[in-house]
Amino acid sequence: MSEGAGRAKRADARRNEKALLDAAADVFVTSGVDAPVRDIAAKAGVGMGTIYRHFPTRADLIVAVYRHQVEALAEAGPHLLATSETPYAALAKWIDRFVDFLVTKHGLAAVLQSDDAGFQTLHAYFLDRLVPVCTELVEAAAGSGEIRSDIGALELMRGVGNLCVSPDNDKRYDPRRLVALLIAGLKKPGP
Amino acid sequence: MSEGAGRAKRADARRNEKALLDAAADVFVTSGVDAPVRDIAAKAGVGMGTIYRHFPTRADLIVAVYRHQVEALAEAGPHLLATSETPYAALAKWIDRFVDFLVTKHGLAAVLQSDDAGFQTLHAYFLDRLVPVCTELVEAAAGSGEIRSDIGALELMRGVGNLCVSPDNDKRYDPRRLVALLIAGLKKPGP
DNA sequence: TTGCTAAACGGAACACGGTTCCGTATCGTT
DNA sequence: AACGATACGGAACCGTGTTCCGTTTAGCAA
Repeated sequence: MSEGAGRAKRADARRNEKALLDAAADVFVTSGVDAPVRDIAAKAGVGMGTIYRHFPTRADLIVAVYRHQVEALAEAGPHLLATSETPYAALAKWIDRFVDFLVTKHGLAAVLQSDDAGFQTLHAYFLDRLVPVCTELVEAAAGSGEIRSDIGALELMRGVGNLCVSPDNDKRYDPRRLVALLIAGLKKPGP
Repeated sequence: MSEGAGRAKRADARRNEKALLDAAADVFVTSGVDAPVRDIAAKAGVGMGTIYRHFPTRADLIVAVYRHQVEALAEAGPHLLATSETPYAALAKWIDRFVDFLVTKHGLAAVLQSDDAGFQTLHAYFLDRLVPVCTELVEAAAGSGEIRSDIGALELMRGVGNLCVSPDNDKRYDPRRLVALLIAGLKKPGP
């Protein structure tokens, strides 16, 4: 539903979009996802107008940069479910990968939880793509009786996302450990 | 170590400080703790210079506004420990109050996790005051064998704080439920 | 009361980052 | 070669935080 739709793009436009994507990816790792727009434009060697034309909001840019990885994460869900001991194990592993993704992206988790109007796109994409996957895992685990069934995938992912927001490399705060606690808390109260 | 220290303050200075505190408390509830500095100054009927003289950083202002409530929370710890069934129950109740405090303060949780330089004061105060209390509760619960002992009070509080960051009134995200999960996950793996 | 000085005040000016707008340059086609 | 559509660049604008300094005022002493 996207390729052959409108008019063909001009060559320079395509080139600039690529340049911006590369520059953004670069800047994101060094300065975080909330780096100044000017920096990205500068690194890509384009003007301010150009960046806004290609990516009207910062969220669009972020989505574009991380689309591949989100896609991979989404696809990992069913696979994990098929190859793991139990649905709960699959869920745990998937969440683990989710955490990996978030903690390696300086500031992504923080922006993911922002309710700022401009980030609707970001929420929409990340959640639309991942929540169904997570839902499948959660329901499977609930169905097998391993976990309580009063918690939604969205809520769970938001919680995990929140736990992943951490000041840069603070040794005393390990998101993984807390997420592990949360996931452990998911289990049905033992008999 | 603060009362009789320096020179006495002028009457107008005291008055303005009070006015600022009141104005800030007001503005915080309606516009959140990250409301524009100008708004607060305006509401208090003072100039920009005045607000910065009394509260060099936003954190100072926040701390001043919520000092009472933080104090109350700190004092609640020992009391809960003394009056609850078990240390774990005390811990759970205390965390509950902590959550209450955070969720009713529009944006406080978010700012509490910021690693921005200017918020060092805020971290310092909140954590210095509450971590020891929480530590007492955690250690008591660990000592009674109810919870695992590989998690620190700081980490726990940060996790809870993070979970309390939520977009305004989103029905689908309930910090309390997730915190409950986290606290449940704290319990020793059942036999 | 009056005069003096340190303390405190107010708000204009500056810094910075996001966003918009429009004159100009470029692409692709005829 | 010429022309229209498309895309570009970057100056200008806006909202916020922050600083600075000329002016005002409280408190005290003569």
